[in-house]
Amino acid sequence: MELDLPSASADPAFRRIPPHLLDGFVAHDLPRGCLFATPGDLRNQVLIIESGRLRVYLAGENRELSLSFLEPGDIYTTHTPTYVEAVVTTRVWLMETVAFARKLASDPSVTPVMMRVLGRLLVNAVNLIEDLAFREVPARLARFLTGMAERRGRPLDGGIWLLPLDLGTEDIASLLGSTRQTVSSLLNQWEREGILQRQGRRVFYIYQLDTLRRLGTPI
Amino acid sequence: MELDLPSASADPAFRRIPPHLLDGFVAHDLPRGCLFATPGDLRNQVLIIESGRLRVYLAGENRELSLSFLEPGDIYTTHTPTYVEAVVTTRVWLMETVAFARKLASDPSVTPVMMRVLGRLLVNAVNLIEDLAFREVPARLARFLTGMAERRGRPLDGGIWLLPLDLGTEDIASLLGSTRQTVSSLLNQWEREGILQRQGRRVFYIYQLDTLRRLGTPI
DNA sequence: GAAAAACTGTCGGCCAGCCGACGGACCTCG
DNA sequence: CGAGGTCCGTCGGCTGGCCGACAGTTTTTC
Repeated sequence: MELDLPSASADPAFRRIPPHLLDGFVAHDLPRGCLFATPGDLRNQVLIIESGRLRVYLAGENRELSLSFLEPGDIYTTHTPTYVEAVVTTRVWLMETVAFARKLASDPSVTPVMMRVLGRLLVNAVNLIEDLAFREVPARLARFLTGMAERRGRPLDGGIWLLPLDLGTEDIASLLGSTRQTVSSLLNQWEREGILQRQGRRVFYIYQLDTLRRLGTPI
Repeated sequence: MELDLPSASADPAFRRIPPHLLDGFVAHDLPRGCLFATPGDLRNQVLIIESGRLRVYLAGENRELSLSFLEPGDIYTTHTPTYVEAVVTTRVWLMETVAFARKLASDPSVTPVMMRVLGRLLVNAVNLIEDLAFREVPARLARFLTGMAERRGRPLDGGIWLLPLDLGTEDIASLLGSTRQTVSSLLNQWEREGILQRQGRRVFYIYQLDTLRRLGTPI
């Protein structure tokens, strides 16, 4: 087995991974559309994304629910009953969980990293449960947009936020547990109301972040 | 600080906890109804239940969603945004997560235990997400009952299953993300149809486990 | 043992939003 | 640059189930 090395031009988020953490991992290139994991898989693996994007999702009969999009620097473990698909060509570093358990035993510095990874996955899962159980789709969408604005957005003059978001309407609907018709309808209504504006599929301008916050927090 | 010891008559599931795992934990007795944790809590703790029962739940405006009922032997960590309430008088063993992190660093044998705990919580959370997103209440209830029958039930003669279940209708509804009216209506319909029978609030007799399995798996 | 509290069963109005369908717009590929 | 593929916008029928209300039953407390 040939041991690959991270390329020097790797994504900064991936380069922040402590080098010793990658010891024992093996690089794999996944073509776009590749279904990397399914719920019935018996092999559990730990994976770290170097480049590209993976979508983790659950499948219903007529639609899918995306739990997350994994990006460079993200760590994930596939023991949950989910599908994992490469949205674009993606390079990941993999280790079977059995081998990873040995790594944990021999290198205690890895433990806090993994506890944080699992903890974050758990918090995200609980937040999604809360959304699905208690919030209607408009509130979910508003919360999603305000959360992304706070994480990825850039404030411009006059209280306007620029939000680069490489997600289509169907992607957003999938993350919220809704349908593209419902999300499309809401986005267009909010555009007509002057709350936001869509520019192509990659950029939102948010004119009324406060209004979105209010929409995300029903009284 | 007085160090308590587990009583000799403790629940077998609790007594299966490795003794060294309890090192550093402190016993607390929580009265019935005690709200032990809320989403805003800044203190994150690891807890192990010796006796009693805790309910972990999310709160909406008009109802609650119970994520789980914790019982003797269960380990939980409160860093997710949930409420934790003592359903009956409950004795738990507690440690702050900061101290627990030091324990993990100094005693690597604890790591696999905690990885399994977090992993199980994650799998349960993902299963609930799948239910909420894709399954209607009858399917959720059927899956709940068949799952509990397989875990806690006892087969009797003639294909009948005895399922001791110390949960009221409202408890079951809360676990499924539904309302007591909906669950009550379904249980009574299934009783009229001869699929099951409720005996008091603590015991189900399941006459048609196959039918329940089918109801839990929509085509 | 009675009163109070808690839980359950039932009913029906109401509505959020899913989903199939269709046409248009945009993007990709050859 | 055109064809094909993919995505988006809109529409409206339909339905699952929430929830307020009320009465009855069971359990708990004193």
